[in-house]
Parts: sequence; C-alpha cells; structure tokens
Amino acid sequence: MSSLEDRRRVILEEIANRRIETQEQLVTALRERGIEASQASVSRDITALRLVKADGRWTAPTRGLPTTNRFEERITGRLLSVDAAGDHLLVLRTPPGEAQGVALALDDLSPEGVVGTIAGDDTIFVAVIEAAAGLEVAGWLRSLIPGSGVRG
Amino acid sequence: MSSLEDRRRVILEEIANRRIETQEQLVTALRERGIEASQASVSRDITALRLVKADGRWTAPTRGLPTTNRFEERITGRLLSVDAAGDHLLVLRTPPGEAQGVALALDDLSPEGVVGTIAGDDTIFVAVIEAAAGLEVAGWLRSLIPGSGVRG
DNA sequence: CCCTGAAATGAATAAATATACAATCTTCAC
DNA sequence: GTGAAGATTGTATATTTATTCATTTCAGGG
Repeated sequence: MSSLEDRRRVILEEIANRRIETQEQLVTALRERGIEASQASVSRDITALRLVKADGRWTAPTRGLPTTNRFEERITGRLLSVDAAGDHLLVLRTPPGEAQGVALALDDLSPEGVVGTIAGDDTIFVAVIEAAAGLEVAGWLRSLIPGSGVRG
Repeated sequence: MSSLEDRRRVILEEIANRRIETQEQLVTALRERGIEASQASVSRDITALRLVKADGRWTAPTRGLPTTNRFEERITGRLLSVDAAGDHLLVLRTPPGEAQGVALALDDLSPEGVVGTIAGDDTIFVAVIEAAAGLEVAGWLRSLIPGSGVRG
C-alpha cells in the first residue's frame, strides 16, 4: 500500500473539488483526510503529477498545456523545415514516414492559433487562425529544428 | 505607444521561442531586446497574460482552464453519432459544418487515450491509442448525444 | 504653466515553492 | 535473519514569485 499513491490520488481529488491556492492549503486538506505530509512532499507530488498553478489555483491541466517538453521530445530531429503558404497555412517537411507522428504530436499540443493539421507521408499542412498566430507558431517550431538559431 | 503592451507582446514571443524558466530570465531576455523591466513588472505581466509555469517553464496555456462541463456544453447537440471503425478509430458524425468545432473541443480536452483527430465538414476521425480507450471514449461521447441509443 | 487622478513602475520585502541533505523506510538478494 | 541499493520523507534553507508602498509618468482640466 503506497501512501504516496494514495496521497497523490487525494491531491487530484482535492484540487478538482475545491479551490486550492497554495501547497500549504493542500497540506491542510490532506490532514483533514487523515494524511500527514509536509509542504516539501506536496511540492514533489505536484511536480510528479505535472500540476500547474493557473489563475491562482492548482489544477490538473488537460493535456497540451504542460506537455510542451514531451512534445518537443517527440518532434526534435523529425522536423526539417517550416514554411508559410499564405497567411493561414504552414507547411512542415519531415523525413519520409515521419509526418503522421509529428502531426499527431502537434495535435496533442494544439498551440494557440492552430486550427488543425493534415499529414501525408513527409509533409504536414497546419492551418492557423490568423497570420500573427502563424508567425508565432512557425517561430516556435523552427526553434525545434536542430542547428537553427533560436533568435531570429 | 504603450511600452506595457510592447513588453507583453515580447514576453509572449520569448516564451514561445525559447525556454524561459524564471521571471529573471524573462527580465534578461527583455533587456536583450531593449526593454528594461523589473521582475515585479514581469510578474504582473504574467498575471495579466494568465501565463502558467508548466514543467518548469513559462508557457501560454492553449486555452483557459477547461472543465469537463464546458467541453460538454460545446459538444452537446452537435454530435449525432459515434461509431467504431476497428480498434483504433472512432468516426463521429455532426450536422454539416459542425465537425471542426466539435473536433476542436475534443482536441482541447484530449481525453485519455485519444491520440488525435481529423475533421472534415460533418465527420471527425478520432484516433485512439488502444481498443479499451476507444470504447471508453466512445461510451462517454455517446452519453452526450441527446436520447442516445447504443451503436457500434 | 500647475494641478489632479489614474496607471505603471521599481525597490524592498513577504509569501510561496523547490531543493540539499540526512534520516528512515522498502525491497530484494543472499 | 543481514545488508546493500534505492525510494520516500521532513527539516532547514535556497530560490522564485507576489505584493506593498512610495514614486514616477502621463493625460486632461483649469
């Protein structure tokens, strides 16, 4: 019986059911449920659960928000170029057979402004809401291409 | 012009294009771009922009804090049927023109097991990791169809 | 020009969160 | 059983972030 697992389960319940604004509040909430833990442990749990403090309260994000890292892992080395075709379409090139995977990763993240993607074998079309969003997304994607300068 | 607006715009650019882990890094990044600001101001900007620190880096959430209820609002009445095509693909039907919106709502929520979606005009393909996840997602989606019968 | 009020800011500091480190449990091989 | 390796934990503290408060800036009215 892992008290660690139990505690983390309760943490998820608590942040889902009441407004928890600090880790100390979480410590208190846990104690009310018979679980003793220090703020330090709660901090570690929060890291492990990849929780996020948004709008002043701790929440479990829906996927996409905190998965930036994971996304970057999934895409790095599989993205060759990023080009714009007009204001609303980005065209990404990948090695053969990689487009589906990269496009799925992109779908998982759903960056601001991206409306959708369609992937072929080595090409992905990314539809963006408006030009500014496209530029931002393009810049960020390019930063994932090895050997490309980060600041443009 | 409002240097405040400029600064916030640059903040969004910076966190999109490089990994920013602390507000002090943001202060430095701003200085490199010719914008002087204190950590205090950056902290206020972050609050105003509702940014969140996820996985150790500052990011712009893809959308606000989605609740299941909000998602259900977005989908209820716009989903006509849910069928399985094999173990890894669900096919959703919507009224004409609604598929994109429903698919976006689905992407926002990214239920466990859903790898990605592609939407046409009145049809959405939902790729799921494995059969069990597909059944679960399908069941849940069907529960959103008014007067839903069991299909597939 | 001088006021006034609202918004924005930085310095200092309070508050909140993450981590180093040592102690204590678990697991598992022997 | 004993002991080693690794996980988990709390305390104390370092680091990071939010806030207080005094000051500055700027627009508009006189």
